[in-house]
Parts: sequence; structure tokens; C-alpha cells
Amino acid sequence: MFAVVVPLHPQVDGAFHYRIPPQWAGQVQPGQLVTVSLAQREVQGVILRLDSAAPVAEVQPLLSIMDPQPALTPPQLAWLPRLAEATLTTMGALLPLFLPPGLAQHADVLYARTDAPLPPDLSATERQLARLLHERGPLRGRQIDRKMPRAIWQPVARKMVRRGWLTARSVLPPVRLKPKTVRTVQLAVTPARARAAMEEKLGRTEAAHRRRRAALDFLIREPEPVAVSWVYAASHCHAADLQALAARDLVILRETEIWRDPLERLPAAEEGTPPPQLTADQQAALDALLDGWREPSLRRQPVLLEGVTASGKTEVYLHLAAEVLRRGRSALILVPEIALTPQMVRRFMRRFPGQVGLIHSRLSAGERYDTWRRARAGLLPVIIGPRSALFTPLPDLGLIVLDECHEASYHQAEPPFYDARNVAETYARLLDAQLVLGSATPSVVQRFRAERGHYRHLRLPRRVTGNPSLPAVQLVDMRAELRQGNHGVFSRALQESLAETLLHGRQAILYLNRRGAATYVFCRDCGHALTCPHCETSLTWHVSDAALRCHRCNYHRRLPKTCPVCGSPHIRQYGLGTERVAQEVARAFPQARILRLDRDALRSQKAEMILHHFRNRQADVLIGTQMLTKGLDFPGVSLVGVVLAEVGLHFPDPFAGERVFQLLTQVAGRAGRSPAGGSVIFQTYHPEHYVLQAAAAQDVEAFYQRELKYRRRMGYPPFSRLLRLEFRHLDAAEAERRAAALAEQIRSWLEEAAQRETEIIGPAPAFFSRLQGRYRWQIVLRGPDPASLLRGRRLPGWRVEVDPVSLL
DNA sequence: CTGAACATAATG
DNA sequence: ATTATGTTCAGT
Repeated sequence: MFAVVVPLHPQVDGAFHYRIPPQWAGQVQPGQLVTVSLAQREVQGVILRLDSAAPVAEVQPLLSIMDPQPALTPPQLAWLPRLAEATLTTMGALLPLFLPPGLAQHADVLYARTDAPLPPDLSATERQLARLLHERGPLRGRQIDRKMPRAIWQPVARKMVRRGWLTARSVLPPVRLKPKTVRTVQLAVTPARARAAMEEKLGRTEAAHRRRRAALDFLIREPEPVAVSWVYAASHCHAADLQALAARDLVILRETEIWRDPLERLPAAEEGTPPPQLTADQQAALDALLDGWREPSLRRQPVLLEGVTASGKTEVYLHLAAEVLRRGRSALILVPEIALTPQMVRRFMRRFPGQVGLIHSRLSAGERYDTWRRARAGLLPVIIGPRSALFTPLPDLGLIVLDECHEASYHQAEPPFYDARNVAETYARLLDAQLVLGSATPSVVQRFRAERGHYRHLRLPRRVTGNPSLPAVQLVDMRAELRQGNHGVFSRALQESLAETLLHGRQAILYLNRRGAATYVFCRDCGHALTCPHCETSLTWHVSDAALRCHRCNYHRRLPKTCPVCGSPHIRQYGLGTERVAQEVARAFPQARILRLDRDALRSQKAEMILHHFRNRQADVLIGTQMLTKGLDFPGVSLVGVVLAEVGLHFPDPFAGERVFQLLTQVAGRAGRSPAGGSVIFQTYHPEHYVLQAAAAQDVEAFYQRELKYRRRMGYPPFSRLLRLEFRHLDAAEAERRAAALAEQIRSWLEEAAQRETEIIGPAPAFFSRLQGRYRWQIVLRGPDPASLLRGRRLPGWRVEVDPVSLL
């Protein structure tokens, strides 16, 4: 028998056969994490399947089985190759998604300095490397990467090894995660025998006898194994006392595994809260879903659950999960950002006490490992987490919910690239599980798919709580403000509303769509934003070469002196941050208590504290960026102002309009959740833009029709599929050269494959043209199935993203 | 002709 | 990724 193993190695494609040593016969099964040798080195891998024959003569043996329990479930193993095919990623690069961090260890090389003397004429990198290894001792490649992030040190190190200045040894770092255990003790004899023993002499001294008697007395009342620390506390005995009792065979000492539980620290949830009465809409949606499970033709179809904000989608999820659990299966609930959805998590924990597991990035490695293993063991039938939780090994998964499914956080824009919304479909089909995508504002693509019958479309059209009507949105024309002499950040309407809100002791939220300097150029008189004549996307201002540049096709021009539409000389670039807005508010309202929430706050984990303070009315005004839109509920807020609603609209990206529309719709939905109702103000220099018009009117249908027309005209999704290829390099010229070379190569492949419908856009520098000191160039492919062109081809150094959600 | 530099293929 | 192997090319 042979084990077919996928090496845990991002660059190695495919799976390899390994001999199963006879002493392990019968213990080897698919899904297990093993170590094998690959290209003379020891690496981790996962057994994909067993095979009775090997396709090659020379076969290496399995080196070790790291865990007898499979790390991947059978449906996950079936999913893995299809996932790799869909995302144009190797299976080895995808495997870490399925494993808790810390369990997967990548093979690495350990470098050390030898005693050999160094010649004086060393290059800078050579000197730096030698000094680093001299000071720090032997280092692994990944440690050197961290210490010398800018240097291309690998070829240098190889040369130094050849010269005998360094040694290199391949290593597989040991797994640091261990199950946490606790010593337990249990009575080994009947209570009667124990009582009899208590009469005998249990220790040399009277004190020892008394301690051991007390321990036995405690254990007689505790039939289950108890942690030794409890016994110590209850009877004042020591470890030696329990050992003495164990030596007399009166008690049994054991190592029992305990789970590190991140929910332990949370206040206990009230037991099994009875579910509230469902509204007619909720009941209808639930019935439709449950009918679907009985009807084989509907069973495998994903459901798009479209419900306006506050329409009670969560209650539908709770009922579905209860139904799935009743059938003995488990449920997976995905949310965009777990730190910002505490209400949802709490509701699930209340409804399913003791059965909910939470997965997120702030858990310690140990907690994550244990939650993962409890889920695998079937002890946590409900798992809540962000996109990465999709890969939790739940046995017999019957329901996958993706809440707020329009959110971009379901798309992983870092390798390995994947989109939870798309890949979950295949997974659900393999499991025969129900996939539910829930949103108040489904994306254009999702809505289109529902129309075409790809998703079953269920609706919750009415709010269940708070104000039944959606709040009114006022669109304020900032050009008029300017004409009337108001050069400030705030319109008079917003200032007046702010003053009134503060006067009545209510709270206000001010949104900035994007943090920091947005550098597009527009006319302050007519609102016209300069766009590329070829791509209809905005030109971006580049300070370095004083040019306006198209980030799609590389078109560029000088900054015009006057607006090409109205001739006004007031044409300028625009940028505004939360800091500036906070200053303006403080100046206008010196007594107002102001809080700021932006990405920096979120990174430094202060976000929860800030939100907590605001909810407790310890501040009057909250100024924040888009993360504020995700599922938050502040009853004290009666005014929401968007400082500049069109920011982001002019990014050179086909999805820019949709992103802004979704953001503004969510913002408007935030307001007016209180019984007092609320008002929303969008400030803009561009009030006639269809995205702003539709968002202000909260007219999803109008936006959708208009946007769909634009997508059809430009040939963007859902009328085509995109594929983004990105190359990053420290040297700008090299990045450009490689991009041009690949574009040439792709053109010849296109000709070869006679794919006349697939077109190549670019190469051009990416919108964020420099990231971490590296220059980014990209090529975009557009066609019915651009991934098919690249399948089976290797593009070393390129980042390949299928179905990107942004081309920035 | 030689060794180094560079590209390519294979890894079971 | 790393290693083995093939290919090119400058400098003998």
C-alpha cells in the first residue's frame, strides 16, 4: 500500500506516493498529517488518499505520522484538489488554511557562520549576513527574511556556503503546539474500602495522616476524576500525599487532556433562551429553506437571503442551525469581522450554550488548536468565525451561512487567493449541505446570479425592530456651499444637525469613506473628475512626476489648468483624514467629546474599547472609516454624516461604484435604529452621480439596473470573468520588464489556444504602485474563463488571483 | 576548454 | 523551495 501525500509546500504542485512501512499497516488513513522526504529534505504533508500501486519505481517511505487523528475530513480531502483547480493555486499552498496556525511547519534552512576567515572585499549583503549570523548565532531562513527584509540574500548565502564561510542545514521546525493536560485523581476503590482505609495509618506523621484522610474524604464525595489542584485546595494535601495514596492503590492519578477555551472568560450565557416568535416574513423564508431540504432538486442550490437591515436574518440563521443540530449535523456561521459582530456571537452562544466555538485571529495558538480539535471531535457543532473558519474540520457539516455576504472580507486578497463565497459552493455540494448567503445589499454579481436561477432568492423585505421606515437621506451639494463662501469641511446643514443633535444629548457618527490622502483630481465647481479616455476610470495624481496617470492602461497626461467641462480654474486634488475631521469638529463644537476609529485603532486592538465607550455615551461624536459599517448598532445615534460621499467612486476599478454604494447604503441603515429615528447627510461635490442618487434614495433596484448596464457595456463581471496577475519587485524597471514579458507570453498562449474572447488588459502599474518598498505591475485578463488559459502553467514569482474583487 | 552564471525540470 | 541538470557565455 502507498500513501499519496500532498507536501505542505506552496511551490510544489501535486501529490506524491510514499511507501507505508509494514509496522504501520492499518494505522495509516487519508487526512493524516505526516512527515515525508521530498527532494532530500523532510517536509510535512497530508495524506490525500491511499493507493495500491505507485506510478514510479523509486518510492520513499513515510517518515512519521504526526497525529493518528486525520487533520482533514473526507469531504475536505475531496474538496482540496477542486479548490486548487478553481483558484489556480497548488494544494500545498492551500493546506495551511485547513490547519491551525503553529501545527503546520514549513521546511527551512538553518544557516550558521563557520570559523573560516572572511576576505576583506565582501559585498554589503555578504558583510551584513556574516555579521548577523556572528551576533545572533545560527538563524533559519525565515528569521533572516525578517532581519533583512529588503535584501535579496538567498543567492548570496548560497555562494558563501560554497566558499565555506557559512554552513546550511535543512530543518523542519518542531511543532510547538501541545495538548494541554491536567493531572487528575480519582478514587480507585469503593467508598466503603476508602472509609476503612481512613481508619488505618496513612502517613508517618500525624499531619500527613490528617491531610491524606481529608483527601480521601473529598474523593469519596467526588465520583468523577477531579483536577489535583481542586483536591489540594479542598484538603490542604500536597502532591506527595496523593502519590502516597496512589502507591497504596487507593486512588488513580492520571493525565487528562483539557481544552483551552476562549469562551471560558466570558460571562456565562443564560441557559437556552427560548427563541422569539418569528415574523411572517422570517417564517416564510425558513419554511422555504426547510422545504428545500426535503425537495432533492432544491437541496443543493445555494440560497441568497436578501433582507433589509434589521429584518431579522440572524433569527433565521438560528432556527436553521437548530434544525441542522436536531438532525445530528453541524453548522458553520461565517461573519465578515468577528471583533465587530459581538451581538451575533452572543445570540448564538445563548441559543446553543456549550455548543458554540469561536475562531478568530486574536485567539492564542493554543486556544485555536484546541477549538480546532474540539470541532474535529464533534464537541462544537456550531462554529462562528471569519472566512478562515470555512476550513474548520467539522464532521457532517449540514449548514454553511455567510452573513453580510457582499463584504469584501470574504475574499482573501493575499496568497493563497480564494473567495469564501465561491469556494463554499463546491464544498457545500460535496457535503450535501445548505449554503446560505445573507445580505441587505447583495453584490451585482450575486443579484445577477439569483436572477439567473443560480441562487434561490429569498427575501425579508421588512424591518422587525425599531423604526419601521428607513431614515431619510439628505444629499448636500458642496459646490453650492463653496459658491456661498463656505470653504470648510462641513456644510451648513451638517453643522446645524450636529448642533441640534448635541443639544438634545444624542450622538452622531461622521464617516470618512477612506482614510488618508485620496489623490484623485476633480473640479471644485462642477464636480467633474478627470478620467482616462480609454478606460473610463479616474486618473490618479502622481507627485513624483507631476502627471495624471491611468492605472489600467498607463495613459498619462499633464494636469490641466482649467476644467475640460466647465472651464473653471478650481481644479485640484483632494485628500482628507479622520484627524482633520476631528480637528474641525473640535473647533466648531469645543465641548463635544470626540472619539476616532480608524484602521490604526483596529490594528492596535483599541477598537472594542472605543466602541464600548461610545455605546456607553462616554462620547458624543464618533469619527470613523468604513469598518464602522459592519453590523454595528448604536441606539443613541440619531445623526450620521458622510463627510465626502463620493470618495472611492473615482478609483480606477470596475467595482468602485458598487463598493461606494454598498458602503453608503449600510451607513444609512445604521442610523434610525433608535425609536427617536435618525437623519443621514451625504456631503458631495457630485450630487448627480447615479451611485449617490441611488444610495440617498436607498433604491437598490435603480442602482442595480444602472450598474448592470455599465458592466454589460464595459464587459465586466457578471458578463465576464477577470483574472489578475501581479508582479512585485524592488526594482521598478525589473517589475515592468517582467510584466511586459509575461504579457507577450500570454498573447502567444491566447493565439495558440485560439481564445478570441479573452482579452489582455495592461500591463500597467497597479493603483497602489508601491507596497512595502516593492513596485507592483499587473496584467488583467478578461473573458468567459480566463483561468483555463493558465491552468497547468507555472508562473514563478507571479501572484495569480482568479475573480478579483478589486483591481487596485 | 573551463568554470561560473543562468534557466529549467523534477521532487515519489 | 531546493536540488539536479542542462545551456549559455565570458575569459582563458
